Amino acid sequence: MILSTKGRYGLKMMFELAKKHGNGTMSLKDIAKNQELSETYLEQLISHLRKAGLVNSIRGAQGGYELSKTPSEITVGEIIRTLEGPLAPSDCVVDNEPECTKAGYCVTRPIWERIMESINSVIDSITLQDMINDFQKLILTKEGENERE
Amino acid sequence: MILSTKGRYGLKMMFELAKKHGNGTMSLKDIAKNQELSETYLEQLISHLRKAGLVNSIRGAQGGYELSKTPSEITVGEIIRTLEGPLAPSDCVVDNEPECTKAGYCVTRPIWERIMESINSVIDSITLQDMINDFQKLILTKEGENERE
DNA sequence: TGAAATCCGAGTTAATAACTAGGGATTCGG
DNA sequence: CCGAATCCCTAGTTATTAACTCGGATTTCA
Repeated sequence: MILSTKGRYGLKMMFELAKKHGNGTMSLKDIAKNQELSETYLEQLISHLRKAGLVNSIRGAQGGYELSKTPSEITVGEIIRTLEGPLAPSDCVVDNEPECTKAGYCVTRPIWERIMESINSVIDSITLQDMINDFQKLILTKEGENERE
Repeated sequence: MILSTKGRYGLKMMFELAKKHGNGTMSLKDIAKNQELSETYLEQLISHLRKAGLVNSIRGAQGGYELSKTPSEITVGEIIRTLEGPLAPSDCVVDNEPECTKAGYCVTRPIWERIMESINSVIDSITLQDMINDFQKLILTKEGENERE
C-alpha cells in the first residue's frame, strides 16, 4: 500500500518548482541536485507532468521547467494521480467492474471505495501553496530555536 | 497504491468466518470454495491471522477455523494491518525516520502522515459486524427487486 | 557552432507479489 | 487403531513491476 517513487519524487519536484515560481525556469539538473535524486529518472516523471499540463518546458540552453499555474492552483492530488493513476486499493473500484463475484455483490468493495474517497479528499485539499506556507513556517521556527541557543 | 491480495483476500476470508460465527468452525476448503480463491495460498494468510489472535483453529478431521471474538469486536483495520503491515504511503512515516533529507525537514512527510491517518480512520471504524449488516441489507433489497418483477 | 538543455523510446536489474509443492502433525469417525 | 480430513510449516517458483539507465535526437542560447 505504498506510493511508488513516481508520486513521491514527482511531488518533491513540483515543490522545487513551486518555490522557484515567478522567478523563471529551473533545469532538471538543479531539481535533481536539490532533492538528491536521479536526473534521468526524473526526466521521465516530469514528462508526464508536462503532458498533463501542470508544467511548461523551455527547450535549449538556459531552458528548464516552470509551473504552468500558480502554486495555489495546483493540488497534491493532481500531481500524484497524474503520476500514479487513481489511488484505489483495488482495481475493481477504478475500472468500475460490474461485480467481482458471480454472486452479484461484493462485500469488500464499498470499503475500497471509502478508502479511495478518503485518500482523495486529503490530497485534493492540499495545494503547492500550502506546502510552501508550511515550509516557511518551519524555517522560521528553526531559526527561532537557533537564536535561543 | 494498490492493496495486495493478502489484505483483500484476508478480509474476504474473515467475512466468511464472520457469517459462520456462532455455528462452529469452517474449513479452509470451504472458505476457499466460497470465495473462489486458492486454498493453499489462503493457508498462509490465515496463519498470520491466527498468530495475531484474530482467529482460532481446531486441528484434525472436522477441524477448521472460527473467529476468536464476535464480529463486532474485530475491525477491518486490524485484519488489513495484520496482513499488510502499516498502511503508509511512504516508509519514512512508519519507521519514524528522523529526517529523510539532510536539510533537516521534509515537506512531503506531513502529507504522507495525513494520508495514513485518514486511511486508518476509515478502516478502524468498520467492523465485521458492519459488513454483515450491509450484506444482509443488500440481500433484502435484491429479494425485493425480484418480487416486484 | 557548440554547449546546455529538453525530448523520446527501449533496455536492464532487482525486488516483490502471488502463488505452488511437499511433507509433517493432529484429530475424529468407524 | 487406522485412515481420511484437516491444520501447520518451510521453501521454491514464476511473472510482474518498480526503479532506474542508456543512447541518441532535437532545440536554443551565447
